[in-house]
Amino acid sequence: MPANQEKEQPRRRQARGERRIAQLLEAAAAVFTTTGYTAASTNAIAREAGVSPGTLYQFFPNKEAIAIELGDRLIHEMRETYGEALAPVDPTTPLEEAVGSAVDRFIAFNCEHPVFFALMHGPDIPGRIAEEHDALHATLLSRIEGLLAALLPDVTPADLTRTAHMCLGLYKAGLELVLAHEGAEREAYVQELKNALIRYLDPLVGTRLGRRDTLRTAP
Amino acid sequence: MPANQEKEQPRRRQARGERRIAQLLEAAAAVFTTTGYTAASTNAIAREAGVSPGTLYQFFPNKEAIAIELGDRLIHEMRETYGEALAPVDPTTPLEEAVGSAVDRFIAFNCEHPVFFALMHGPDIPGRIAEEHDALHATLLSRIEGLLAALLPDVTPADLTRTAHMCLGLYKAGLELVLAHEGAEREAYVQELKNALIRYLDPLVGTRLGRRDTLRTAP
DNA sequence: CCAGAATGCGAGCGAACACTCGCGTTTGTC
DNA sequence: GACAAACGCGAGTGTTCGCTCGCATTCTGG
Repeated sequence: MPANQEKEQPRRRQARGERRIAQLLEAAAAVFTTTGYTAASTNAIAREAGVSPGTLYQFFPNKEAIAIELGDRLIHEMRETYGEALAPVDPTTPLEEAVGSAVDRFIAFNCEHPVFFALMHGPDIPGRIAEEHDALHATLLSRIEGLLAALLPDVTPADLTRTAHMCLGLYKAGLELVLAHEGAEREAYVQELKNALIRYLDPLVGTRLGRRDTLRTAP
Repeated sequence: MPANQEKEQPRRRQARGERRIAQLLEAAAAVFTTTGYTAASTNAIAREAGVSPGTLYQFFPNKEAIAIELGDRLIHEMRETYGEALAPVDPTTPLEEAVGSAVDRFIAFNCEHPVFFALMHGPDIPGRIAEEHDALHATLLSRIEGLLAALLPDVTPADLTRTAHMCLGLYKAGLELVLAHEGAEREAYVQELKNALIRYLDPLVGTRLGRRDTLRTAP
């Protein structure tokens, strides 16, 4: 016989419940963004949402589940909205354009969902979120690697992997600076991030036709 | 009359006490490195040092004081050993050399004291450490800015500040990757970090004599 | 309209943790 | 050797926080 029913049959939710869940996740996002995951107390999240602790636990079995659900939704939305940001690129596309559009998309997402950065880069995140982050990280790396492979045909795989890691790391550093500023200054940092990535990669694609001297203005 | 004695007259310590303090700080460094500041329990630190919680509190008034003392010693050693790493540079020095030696020094320090990274970049650090980190950060930024000012005479102050922030951010990103690898792969990441910084800065100093085409190998 | 399920509450439980206290041991000083 | 101070211990204290429980209220299907 079947040892057990579903591990958890999806509880029948009323519309009210769905609203509460959304409300709680929004509150959790706010609290996580300002205080980080571990420092955020479930009571604080419930208070932020204007409900009692008991109500919170009506919808989430524990604190980790809140972060997981939030992370799931964010990653889902990210994949859906920006999944193609790193799609294989026509090798004739200028490097500036490829880097610029990818950076713009990811920066836009992170600016719209600041909790994403807090959840993914906090040192105190629960195991499950870390797994998701690692999965996303790996996905991004392989995408970048594929993209670079098309641009840099004569580079060893190990160098390719390392370069991809560098690109992601440099992006992350730039993202932090971008999120720390606003308005015109933020835009300036976005541009600097693009510059850093382009200049880092440009010498590697130097053998391609028409790619010389893109960095220097003509004399 | 003097309102009070010294806020705290330095307690008379025996040699044994000094040894215990060093031992406790070493244990704290280990625990902070592996678990971060907030997740590290004072009992765990005491256990790691092989003493009782009461003994720990014989020498430190609270958990924060442990991190502060550790941070103080690290920053002191850093200033002493590597304070000149960013000293003003002869403008004729090749950019590669200036960047290379600065990166080498800071990387070496961080590899020798991995707890430094954990303490300074954790999101959960106590206020006092954050202040020290900010002070160090500001010092580094102004040093970098001064160094860049010598290399890039015709750049506005705002751009200079932004560029300095970018350099520090890029360094931090590279440091993380360097610390995440070992042996030959670590060395390769050090080189990539240098490349990224040099290539980022090189176009800005393009007008200087003899600084053209340092990035590309001759045809 | 009514039984049962879903929702909502908030006092309170248990564990973890920073920190203390009383007392015994070691060390420096005269 | 005696006295005081520094050292060392570990059970204990107060608090915070994740989470529960019993009960009241609101919704939904028949």
